[in-house]
Amino acid sequence: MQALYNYLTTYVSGVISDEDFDNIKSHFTYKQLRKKQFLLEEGEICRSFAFIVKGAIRQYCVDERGIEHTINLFVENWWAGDRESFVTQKPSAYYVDAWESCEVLLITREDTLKLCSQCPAFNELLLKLDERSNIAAQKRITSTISYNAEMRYQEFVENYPFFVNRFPQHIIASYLGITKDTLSRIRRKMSRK
Amino acid sequence: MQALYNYLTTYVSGVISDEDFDNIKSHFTYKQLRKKQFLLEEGEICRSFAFIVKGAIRQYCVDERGIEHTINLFVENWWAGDRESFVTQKPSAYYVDAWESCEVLLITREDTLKLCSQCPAFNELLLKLDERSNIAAQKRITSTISYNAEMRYQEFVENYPFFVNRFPQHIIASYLGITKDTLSRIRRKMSRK
DNA sequence: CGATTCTTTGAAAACAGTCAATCTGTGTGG
DNA sequence: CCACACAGATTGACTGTTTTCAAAGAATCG
Repeated sequence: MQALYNYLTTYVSGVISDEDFDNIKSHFTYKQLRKKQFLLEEGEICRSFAFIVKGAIRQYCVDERGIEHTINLFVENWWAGDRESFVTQKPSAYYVDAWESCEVLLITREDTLKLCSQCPAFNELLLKLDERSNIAAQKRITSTISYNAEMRYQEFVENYPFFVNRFPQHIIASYLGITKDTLSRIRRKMSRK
Repeated sequence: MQALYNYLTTYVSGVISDEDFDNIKSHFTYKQLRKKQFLLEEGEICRSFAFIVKGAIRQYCVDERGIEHTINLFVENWWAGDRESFVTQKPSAYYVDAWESCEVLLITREDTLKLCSQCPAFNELLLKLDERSNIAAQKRITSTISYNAEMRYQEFVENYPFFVNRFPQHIIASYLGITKDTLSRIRRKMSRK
């Protein structure tokens, strides 16, 4: 829970009282995930969101041809889950699983809303989180519709260097919307320069 | 302001008192935009977000070759602006302009935060807005990285039929990350079926 | 060491972009 | 009312990029 406390203090403007943190704390449950274990499978409802204390998590969907498309990558101090299903409480179109073995803190949708109304600090956290998530999504959309594969990969390496050695190339390729073969060729081309 | 009131009541769970709405109202300023008029230009800080009472607005960036890439399209009862610059109050990388002549209600970042802490209903609105925006962005990312141009266009027509006759094809093409020529060929191919 | 997963590579095919020309519809000013 | 400009849409020929598929080569792990 120390990780959550540290996280909160860096993202919330005011001080967080002991009572507040005790309250927040009480709504989270600790869970360990083995490598490849699912946090969420397609068709399930995303009951809980996961704050990642340790590990790496991937969100992806599978198309009609069986090809996986990586929607999001998450590491320590990020939140993993399917926002859409979490908010609507309807079946998800995505899988979320542990790429590395993980330690996470889970909170349900209900408890999120409860905490939001009880605790201004938590409310502030959620607002900031959503804002940051929106900004990141907008940047990714801009990159995806504006640039070719090579430029997108370059930008990815600059913005998310910590992902590059943590996920294999075929996953990064699917995050960028290209095939592993194309990414391999792009890397060869770039290394020749 | 009636449009704003109607909008609030559909997105907020509780009733909105007259005092609350008077307070909210007082932080918005009415503005008319001529067709092609800029709400925001690249390099400027997005001081205000715009609630659209009437009209259609486009957010786009321009790459080093001078090509425009449409990031977002907005119509009545949506919010227009550059979220990133609005939140960070740093210079924007985007243009936001009126595609049709518009009537909008503007609110500054400062007033947004003020209202948020003063008025739970407004706070709830912002949270829901950010949630919805995140969901829409996630869907768009999924579509862009998973499907080819034809499928993306089909999905676009299904999800946003009201955009199809309101923006010209070359703008819809740039929203989808393809050229107007390709979109024209896709449409011909689809109409033959 | 064997199994598994990840990466690289080549050749052909599919897909999308480029550029220039033409066509269409709309509206404006003379 | 016509002529014209203007913005948008279409098309063809060509180029460039990315995918596909299959095979082989590396790296990792129990």
